Amino acid sequence: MLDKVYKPQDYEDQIYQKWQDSSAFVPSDDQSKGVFSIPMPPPNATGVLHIGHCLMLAIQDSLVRYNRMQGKSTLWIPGTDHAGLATNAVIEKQLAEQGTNKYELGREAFVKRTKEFVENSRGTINEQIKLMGASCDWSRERYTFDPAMNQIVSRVFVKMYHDGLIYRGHRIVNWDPNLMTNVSDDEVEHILEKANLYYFKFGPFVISTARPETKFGDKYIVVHPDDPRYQDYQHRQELEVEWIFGKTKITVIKDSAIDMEFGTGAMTITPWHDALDFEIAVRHDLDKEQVIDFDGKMLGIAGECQGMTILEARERVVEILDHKGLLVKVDPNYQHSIAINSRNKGIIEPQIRLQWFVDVNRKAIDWKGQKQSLKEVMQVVIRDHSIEIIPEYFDKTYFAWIDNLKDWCISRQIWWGHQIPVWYREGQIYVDTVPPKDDDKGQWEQDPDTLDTWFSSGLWSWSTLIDQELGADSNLSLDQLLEMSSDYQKYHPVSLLETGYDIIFFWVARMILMTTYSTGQIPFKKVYLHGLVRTKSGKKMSKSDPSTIIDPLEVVPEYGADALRLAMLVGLSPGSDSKIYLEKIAKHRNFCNKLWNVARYLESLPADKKQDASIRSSHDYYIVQRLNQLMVEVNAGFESYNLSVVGQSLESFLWDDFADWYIEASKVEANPTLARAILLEYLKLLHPLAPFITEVIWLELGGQGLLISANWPKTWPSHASSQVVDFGRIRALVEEVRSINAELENSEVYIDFGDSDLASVGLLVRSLAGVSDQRPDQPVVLKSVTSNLDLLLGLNQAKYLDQKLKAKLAREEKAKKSLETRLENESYLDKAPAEKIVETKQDLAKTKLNIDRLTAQIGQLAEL
RNA sequence: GGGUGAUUAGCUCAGUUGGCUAGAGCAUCUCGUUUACACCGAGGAGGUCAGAGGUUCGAGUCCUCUAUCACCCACCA
Repeated sequence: MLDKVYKPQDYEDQIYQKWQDSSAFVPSDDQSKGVFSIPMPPPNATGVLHIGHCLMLAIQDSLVRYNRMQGKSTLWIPGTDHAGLATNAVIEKQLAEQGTNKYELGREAFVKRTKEFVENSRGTINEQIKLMGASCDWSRERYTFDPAMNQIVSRVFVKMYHDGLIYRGHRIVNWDPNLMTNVSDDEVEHILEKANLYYFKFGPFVISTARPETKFGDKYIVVHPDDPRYQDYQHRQELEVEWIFGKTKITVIKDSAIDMEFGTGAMTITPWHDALDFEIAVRHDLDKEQVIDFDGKMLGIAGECQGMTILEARERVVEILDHKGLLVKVDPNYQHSIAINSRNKGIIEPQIRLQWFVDVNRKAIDWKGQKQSLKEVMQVVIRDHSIEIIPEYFDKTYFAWIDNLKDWCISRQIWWGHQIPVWYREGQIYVDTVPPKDDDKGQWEQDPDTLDTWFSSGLWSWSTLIDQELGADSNLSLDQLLEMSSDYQKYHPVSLLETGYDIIFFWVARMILMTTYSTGQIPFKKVYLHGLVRTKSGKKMSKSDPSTIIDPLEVVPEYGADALRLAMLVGLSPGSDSKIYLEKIAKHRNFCNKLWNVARYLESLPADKKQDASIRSSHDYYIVQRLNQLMVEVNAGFESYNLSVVGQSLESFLWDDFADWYIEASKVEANPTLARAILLEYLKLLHPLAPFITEVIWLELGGQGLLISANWPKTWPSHASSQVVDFGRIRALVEEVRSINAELENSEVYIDFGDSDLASVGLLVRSLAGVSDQRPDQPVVLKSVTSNLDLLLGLNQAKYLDQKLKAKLAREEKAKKSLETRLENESYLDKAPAEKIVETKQDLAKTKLNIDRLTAQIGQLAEL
């Protein structure tokens, strides 16, 4: 016997265990009904479950369960990411707290320590993923730092290198002096800040800058070639000017990258520390000098400022120049965008460094018989709909990003990651998945840099499908690996990638890039993008404001994973942000409890003597029809990835149709066998969204096997019978009478069925409507608006109405007028489809009938 | 500076290919605890669908512009 209130924490763990024990998460070998495969976006190995994960898990698990119940061979691979930058930062912070640093520790010890740290906390997130009910195949769990993954990453690097797609060069990069590494353009955020804009005299010019501290080595003045103010100066003309440390020889450079409108239209450049300056310097083959060291301190070029921080040096330079009378003015209200590392919010200091890059423009990929660049392949697979993005409007964002895409800097100066498989010896370079064999004397030195996390993540759709033992074998080529891995053969390209729109560039685009290149296949057929989860007021949940955070680890035990899942899914639309808050979760918890009690009630019913699930009554027929309709809606919702519609339809069926009407009607005329059968069928439909409670009830009511492995239901045969009264009529009459009763004090409407066919369901109507079976002595007679029969009220209750009926009448009159206008319109009769016109006429007739009855009612009452 | 999305009841949202007399839940108001459920049931009130034009027999839905909000992208010193 079930408890009165559903207590999720009593069931969820054991249900999850049952699923796992039954191997339900492992894909079936039978592929006759198709294949569905999806990789889980790997959370950080050291992470903790947050609400964003829950959204992702709710969506993916629902789709996975739906497809599995369809009979498809369904594979959902879980995994975790080594999260290079993030983990690296955690360990460095730990070291700092212990008064040491990674250099003292040494690379080997640092990596070992990090590995141990990750091992210790890796299990946590997996256990938390299980709390949400994720039905992923744990036997295939992957980690981006598995030995096989390491080998695969190296293989791809080597292949790209030999295809000329990876090169090494001095470029200006986004250097983070705090983490002592560079980061990619996509990892940089720009924030607006108010800063001083200084104007300095520079010989005959006036320059403006927000960064005086970079100006020590300035020896070029750049103006626009068309600028009339500077037409007297020639390109490459040399001058001598007074500057920070005395007389300096400078060269005039004319370049059209200069904005004549800005400031004085003249600027000095610092190619080592600014991307635009770097470009100009490259164009004109100018000298580039480093001013700021990689740790953010000033270098020797800064003279007396050497060793100062940027801010100290800035102040000092302004002082010096002011003292010399070269400071013209200061604009304190300058809006200036500064670059910060999106991960740790540290300020980015552009630097020139020797780095590894992926060339996105070199036509080196064979794609459908043509030599294409990575950029072109990335475009073509979306344009020819090989890959479909949901929602579609993200196509535009994607294309815009590719149009502006520059070579991808893939080397990082952190130690926790996939080390670049390149070795150097006396000017020689060796690129392979394994170290050089002739390194007996240890002369070869491996490149110290590691790869951008997204380089390995970009392989995720297929690297997860590679046989782990084969993958770790460095003797096999990439092609052999793919051929010999049966999961890859069966499940790639994966059916779907489900992830957040915030990583469309980082991950989705990089996966397309890396996978098309390395396998010759698209990585996935569809991409479903979800949005951010926000607070009720629409703000981002932030760690700095804990009150705004919904913590799944607190919510799940109290409200249940199902309630949280439903709350996340209902109201969700692809590509849009969604809001989550406790009231919403509680609403769906209430729904779960409703379902629970429906089940409890059906369980308590005495067994049906007839023991068959045949359709007998009006409500039987009605509920079967509604169930069939529900199946159509649910299927359509799943197929169009509209899980919100699925959830809404399912909840309203159970609450409105099944509980409020069908079960209430069954209290008059029961059909327990049918009721149970309907509920079992319903549980299947709801299972993908709310797996736990449906499984619990399924087992309690004696469903066959485990619900997770049940077959998806098909519509029932339901023959319309002329014998039964249409339940819609019953419902309308009941609602009318209830409404009258509610309006009157102590009202008890008596229904005179006369010779109406509704007499056959009189008991049902009276019971549902809660009316009297006592005919009043001196009744006031009201014609029912919804049926052709009399409603009798006691005389003392006849003060009823009139407002009520008159309001109703007004509404009907309005409708009548609108319908009539439409039918009088010749253009309408001319152009509207015939069935629409018939419909309008029927509506008008019905409206007129209602008006007649209402008028009669009002008349009858007026007489009293 | 360029781009994308949003704007429907106090709140959160539905509203398919134009057919609407615009729906649901929460909150609110009235009534109700006879053994599935108060995490409940019944009934009611609440909206000129952001604004202005246009297309159409007909616009919440399609088009144009405007306003507000959100987000993304960009090398203005």
